Amino acid sequence: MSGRREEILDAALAIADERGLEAVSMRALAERVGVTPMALYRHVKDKAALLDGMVGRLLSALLPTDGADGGDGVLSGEEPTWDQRLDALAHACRAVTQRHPWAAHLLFSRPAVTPDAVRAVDIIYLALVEAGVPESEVPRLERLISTFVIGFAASEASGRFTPGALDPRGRRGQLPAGELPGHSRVGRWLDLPVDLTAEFEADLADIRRMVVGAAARGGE
Amino acid sequence: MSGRREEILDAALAIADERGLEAVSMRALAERVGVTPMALYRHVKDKAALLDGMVGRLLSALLPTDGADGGDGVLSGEEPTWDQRLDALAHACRAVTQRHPWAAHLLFSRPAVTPDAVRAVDIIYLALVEAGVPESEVPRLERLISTFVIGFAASEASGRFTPGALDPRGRRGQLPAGELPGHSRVGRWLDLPVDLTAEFEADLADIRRMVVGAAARGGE
DNA sequence: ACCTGAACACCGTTCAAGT
DNA sequence: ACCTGAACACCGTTCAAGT
Repeated sequence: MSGRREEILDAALAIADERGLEAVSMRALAERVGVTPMALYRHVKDKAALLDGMVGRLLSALLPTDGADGGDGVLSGEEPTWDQRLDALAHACRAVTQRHPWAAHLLFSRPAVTPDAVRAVDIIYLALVEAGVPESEVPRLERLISTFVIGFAASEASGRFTPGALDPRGRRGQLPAGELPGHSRVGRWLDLPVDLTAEFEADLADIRRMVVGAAARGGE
Repeated sequence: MSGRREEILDAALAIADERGLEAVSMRALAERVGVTPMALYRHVKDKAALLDGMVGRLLSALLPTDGADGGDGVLSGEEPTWDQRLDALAHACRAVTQRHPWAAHLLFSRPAVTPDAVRAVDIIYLALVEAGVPESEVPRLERLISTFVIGFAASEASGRFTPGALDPRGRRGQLPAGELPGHSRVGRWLDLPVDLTAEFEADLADIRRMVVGAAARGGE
């Protein structure tokens, strides 16, 4: 209802995609929608509410569509297992922040209280219960997993994982090797380009093992 | 050298601590320092560079001070083990963002290329090597661990972990229970207040187990 | 070297007024 | 209901000028 609001939010998304989040001003948005800046306040309480609305719109794209494949290509001939559903959600999250890098930060700052965000949490709860995690541990593990997944997405989107993009020799150029024994030990592995898709997969595998471990330990 | 720059950065930290990050403007900072806004540009290239300088200043507080206890109270009678050093760094990171909630976000956005940031990464590298993690896996696990720790800190600082602060019934009030089978299953555990200190400890224990597992699996 | 004053091109938001 | 115009109190930054 009131498609006007969605129209405004989508215009804001478009500006952010094209020119970055800081280009999203009430004035620029108003111009794009073809209206005076003040008219926006009919449909959006605040600039903060505008940002909330923008992430809300993205989150709805993150959820598995009803009766479809869960978001990562596992067709629904058979029911996906708990780890497939977890993976699907994680990949959907990363896909969103790859398409909209500016959004990664907002996922951390804006509390996840929209209905779609709650639904995403619910999917993780169910997956963990099905994995055999004791119910008392489920909320903690949900927070751990979502924190890591959103953190990975935000790190990738902000370039935190690839500081070498600016300077090929990367980080350790600035300090004498003697002060960095860890870097010396790891040595050549630091010079390889990082395949973040493979790394994300390996991370999710580690998290899967962690969930299985928590289930195996049971109550204690 | 040029203590003037540090003086300016510290004034910026003070403003952020007192009135939030968005109160840190070149004009407000100039006034606090007792100078015209333009004078700041002698000591700081940009507003972006100012923010970088602010996190840089915080990061130096995060590192174990030379010859001291590693940051979390383990006295240096005996050398701390790898997991104690990891824990110390994690707790130091959380302590920083608890003292300076506005900083959590910057830790994600500003690439960690300052000497102090590199030193922190080096500590993690060394700890992982000592834990027996294969060297090819060390950089990935460092990124996984730092992503989680910074993510936890940022989530806590931004209130992502406590949406119930606004509405005691929290998140699921908005949706019919039938649509949230996961929440129903977990049930009463959702109504308890969250002890984030205990949760952080439990999370670090899980991460420790993950590191041990990676070491045990070895090359493959 | 270090600082200033004036100016430019922006912001979010309030408020009274229009239809 | 929905939109407008003018205004307020801000921004970051450039540029020429001062000492």
